[in-house]
Amino acid sequence: MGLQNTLRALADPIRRDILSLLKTGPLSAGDICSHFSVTAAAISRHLSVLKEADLIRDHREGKFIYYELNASVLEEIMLWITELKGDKDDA
Amino acid sequence: MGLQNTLRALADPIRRDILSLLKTGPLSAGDICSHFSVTAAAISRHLSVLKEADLIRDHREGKFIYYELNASVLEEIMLWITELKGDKDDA
DNA sequence: TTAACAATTAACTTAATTGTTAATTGAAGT
DNA sequence: ACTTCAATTAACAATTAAGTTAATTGTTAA
Repeated sequence: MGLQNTLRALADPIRRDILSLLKTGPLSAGDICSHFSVTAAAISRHLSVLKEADLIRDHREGKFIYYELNASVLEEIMLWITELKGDKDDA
Repeated sequence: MGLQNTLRALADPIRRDILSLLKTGPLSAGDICSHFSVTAAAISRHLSVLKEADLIRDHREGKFIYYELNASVLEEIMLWITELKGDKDDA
């Protein structure tokens, strides 16, 4: 958990694109897949990395599993960056 | 260049620690090394990754090479995050 | 229960990253 | 020129990550 997982998850262009897709609302895994040219299995693993970082949440509806963005954890990155840019007085 | 390099560079705890060390001002490679328990060669490569991402700048002074933080590129991440959290209307 | 479909997990391959030690570059002093 | 010290680069071993295909899990409907 934490910053490490979040940054690791964001350090991949496909995963960032997935997050952008989810900006407008939840999508099923299949819907997400259809936007990329890799296999469903590959996307599924990307989704699990994002989920591990708590950047997305999932819930099943019948046959489908829907994913939705959880942008709140990005706050931690904002804080880290702000701190790095900000007060030059504590190490 | 760009967001990809920046996020990749940040996705390593040692590299983030290096940036934090540089918050208070420039340090030589040796100074930086002394804070970690890996070899100088390993740190040198971390530094080159950070430099490639333009997160740090270097300049030589005699035998020493000093590194300093360039936090300005972090702005791009802030923007990306803000956009992701913000306007829910464009994909 | 069987068939069909959505999605994940498993097994495996390949490429990228991280670390080590050894060799190299660059600058300063003798 | 030679030595010494700071730092990087090269070459290699080990780990991690990302992709593929094939098998498995979970759900719905006949």
